[in-house]
Amino acid sequence: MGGHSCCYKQKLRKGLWSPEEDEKLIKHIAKYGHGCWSSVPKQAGLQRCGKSCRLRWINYLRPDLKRGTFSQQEEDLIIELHAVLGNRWSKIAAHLPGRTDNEIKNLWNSCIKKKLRQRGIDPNTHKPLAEVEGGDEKVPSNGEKNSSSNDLRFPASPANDKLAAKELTPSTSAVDKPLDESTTPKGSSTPTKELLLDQLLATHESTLSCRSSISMGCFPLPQLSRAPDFCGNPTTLAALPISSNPLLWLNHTATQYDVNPELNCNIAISTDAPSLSTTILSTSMVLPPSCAGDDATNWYAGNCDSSRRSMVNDATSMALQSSCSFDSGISAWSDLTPDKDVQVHLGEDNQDLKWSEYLHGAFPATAATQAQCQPLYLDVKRGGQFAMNGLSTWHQSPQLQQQSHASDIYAKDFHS
DNA sequence: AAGGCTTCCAACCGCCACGCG
DNA sequence: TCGCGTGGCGGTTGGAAGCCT
Repeated sequence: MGGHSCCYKQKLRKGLWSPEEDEKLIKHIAKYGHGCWSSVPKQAGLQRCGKSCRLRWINYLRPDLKRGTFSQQEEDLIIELHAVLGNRWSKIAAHLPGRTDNEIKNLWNSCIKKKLRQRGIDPNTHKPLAEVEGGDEKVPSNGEKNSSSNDLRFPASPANDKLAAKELTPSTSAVDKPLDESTTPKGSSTPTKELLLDQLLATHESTLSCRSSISMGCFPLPQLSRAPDFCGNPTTLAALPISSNPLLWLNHTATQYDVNPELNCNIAISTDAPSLSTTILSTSMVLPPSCAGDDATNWYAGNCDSSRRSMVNDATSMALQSSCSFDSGISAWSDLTPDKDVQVHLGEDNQDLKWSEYLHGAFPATAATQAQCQPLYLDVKRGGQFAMNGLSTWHQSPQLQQQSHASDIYAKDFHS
């Protein structure tokens, strides 16, 4: 793709991905991780270039994607981040857990821009349209990229162009780092990007989080699943690696919750987990009946919120699953919507649950549990500001708020 | 009902940065 | 230092779906 040698070597498929292709890619990554993307299509048996596979995974198949419509808080945050960062969508996306740069970019171009104009705000400069059109404000001729990069709060300068051109890695991004002195003259009252971002992120932190983003090793779900004695002993999942999927935060400075004393089962919910938009905060747990005392049971948590377009998911769920298999083989995340009835077998009991009952979040366990896996890398967001004082925080949807005690829910689901 | 128009978004393109030999 | 391979990013596009007349 795009001048990459791999694209010229053979006739490669283009265009939309078929479910079969998705399945192949998911299977492959579940088993081996992606490793070198250029080798993925060959190993996975796909007539695609590595770049296309990577894009498909990142933008669509990755299990930690939130999907669904953007909440108002998210939109507000995007607007504010755009005012500071400009069209650096990946940087903006780093502050919106579960959202991709492509998604945000599309939202901006199709929706937010329009809304801002309707409100009389120039989407490029974030200034009133009248002021911009008045001629005082020059709209840069070299396109939106520069116009937004050199946001009004950061006077256009070669240094800023340089900053825009060479953005920093997440850990040392402009978000986390003061601007170069040349961009913020001494004695100037112009706030730094860091300060602006801190302010706006602090504003949003009750509803959205991920103040910084770090890239760290994550593991294929099969490895996630290797939580020893999860059900059999009063241990926690502290050994599990953290995932960017908020529904996978079962470790990391974790707080333990005795979910079901009868099962002697503690669940550790990360207190480092970023807060979530309320659209995805309602969480329930489903544990298969065969969990108790089953040493061989492999556990993993997953999320699949693959709802498309108008579907707003108020009930993204955490599913802690034992080894299971799917009647229909591996389903693409996009197929695993709550209303689809994929049959799920739970271990040897062969108890069937409809997918909608099983809730979002199954990673294909047949492939997953067989795997000897290499780490795969996901962009893992760590929200240091997240404060979760109890499981009730996880139940912000109106429906689940009615269920007064989280433990009741868990207990119920455990027993079920 | 049908054709044209609009909207939305998944995927592609082109470019750049980086690592490695 | 250079060339190559690769990953990542932002801009753009094609087509499916929805809307309008």
